[in-house]
Amino acid sequence: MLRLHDTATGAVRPFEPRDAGRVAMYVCGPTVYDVPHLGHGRFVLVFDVLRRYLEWSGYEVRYVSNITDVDDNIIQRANAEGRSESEVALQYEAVWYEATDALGVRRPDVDPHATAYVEHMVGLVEQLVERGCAYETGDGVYLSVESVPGYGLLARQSLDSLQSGARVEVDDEKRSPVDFALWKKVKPGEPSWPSPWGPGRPGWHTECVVMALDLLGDGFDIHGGGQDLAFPHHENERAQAVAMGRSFARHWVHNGWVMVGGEKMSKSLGNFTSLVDLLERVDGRAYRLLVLRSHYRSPLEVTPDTTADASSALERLDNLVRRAAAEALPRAAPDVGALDRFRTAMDDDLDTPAALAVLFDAVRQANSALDAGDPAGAAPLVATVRELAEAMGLVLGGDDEAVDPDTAALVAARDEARAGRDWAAADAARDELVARGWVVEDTPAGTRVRRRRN
RNA sequence: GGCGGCGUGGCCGAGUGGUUUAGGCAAGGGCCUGCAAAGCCCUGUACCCGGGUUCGAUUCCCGGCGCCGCCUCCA
Repeated sequence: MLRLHDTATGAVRPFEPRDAGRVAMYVCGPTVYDVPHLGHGRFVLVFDVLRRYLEWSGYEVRYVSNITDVDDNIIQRANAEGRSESEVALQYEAVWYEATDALGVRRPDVDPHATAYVEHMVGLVEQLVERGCAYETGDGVYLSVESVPGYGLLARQSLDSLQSGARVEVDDEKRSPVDFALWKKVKPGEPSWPSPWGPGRPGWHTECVVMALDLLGDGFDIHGGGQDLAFPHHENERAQAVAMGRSFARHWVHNGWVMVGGEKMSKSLGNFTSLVDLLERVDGRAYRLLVLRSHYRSPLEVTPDTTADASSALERLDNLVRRAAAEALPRAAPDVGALDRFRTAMDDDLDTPAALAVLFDAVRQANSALDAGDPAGAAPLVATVRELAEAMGLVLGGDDEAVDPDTAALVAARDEARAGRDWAAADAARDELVARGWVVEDTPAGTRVRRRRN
């Protein structure tokens, strides 16, 4: 039985889906105005792992994640670069998926775009106004948080303390500083859509309510995102649903941030590393492993040291799978005990570090069995490693880089020299291979090479 | 000011009121190897500080110190 932390209650509690055997989850996606950074990489991995684990556990999962393709930043960039908002959005959406693909993150079942939902959003705002929960001002339409019982649930603060601590600029027309825009009336140089309040565009917090309820229905199971979305974004989504008298997410899941030098990585601090840059130097699987190595709600420090560490650990996993592939092991089912330990760890609020410990234990045992010349003993352990890695989205073994003719010649030369016990020549060939970036290993079948990582 | 989180061995990072250990990376020793690499075995006596509860606390409670975050766009 999976237990998951729920931001709404601040506690880990049993996960009980709306419909038996099925999970409907919504994860807040990116605003596509720039390249994704490491923090984006972490959240897509965290929720990809949750999704995969739910499926591995037997649930049928419907996974929805939006693309915000209209917003201040996109408009600003489009104007600065003299092109249209949709051009900017399309470009960065392509970059987004290229990066998440490289991480091995499965694409959502549905990826709704805000611009395709504007009419729905206008409809929602109209209803909120009719219900007396929203009001029009000179520059837009706002939701009155006073009309929402329990506002502050996700912030885990009372409305009073939120109001007293509010840092938003005072706007005379707003009834409370915490009230937020549902609709923004058009300003010069901005894209707009028609509405009862004149041309304008939707506020950010409205798209996710509309799309989540439309695609997953009332009372869907999981709503996820980075911790910084809990307040105000998710709070405000929930406020709209509550104001409409509709039930919203049953379970709120938020992941911790990526840190750099002890500080939160964020666009506003300007201390972010682009995910695209990282993926040029580091295997996407190593980043997945790095993310898996800490609990999803803890902060995660990403440095050259921690990524190198993860790369080495990944190599250990790859090495076993390669080694096993070369030995033609009998078919075998995974070890039941290990699977149980894995399940226990993951069921405990997705304790992936503990789950990895189970995986690495199986790796060591499999290597031992292989060392002992016991393929029958190794087979179930190798099957376990494959099974668990796959459950967490890690594809092991790696694609062995094709060996070019020069390299093949060096390998052949080394084998010949070794056969003739000409160690000097053999070592010279090895040195040359290493200099060319290969890892050289002698096996009963002769010299084997593979690309060195990092 | 309000609210929340964190402080574990060289590094990363789980976890637990007490018998044997998380796990990974790095390091040292050993086995294997022509030498290596890969792999295996062994080693390091860790839990911010001060009180309290307890037969016993890293693990619960209180206080302190330090760090971080949210209350504004942000994954």
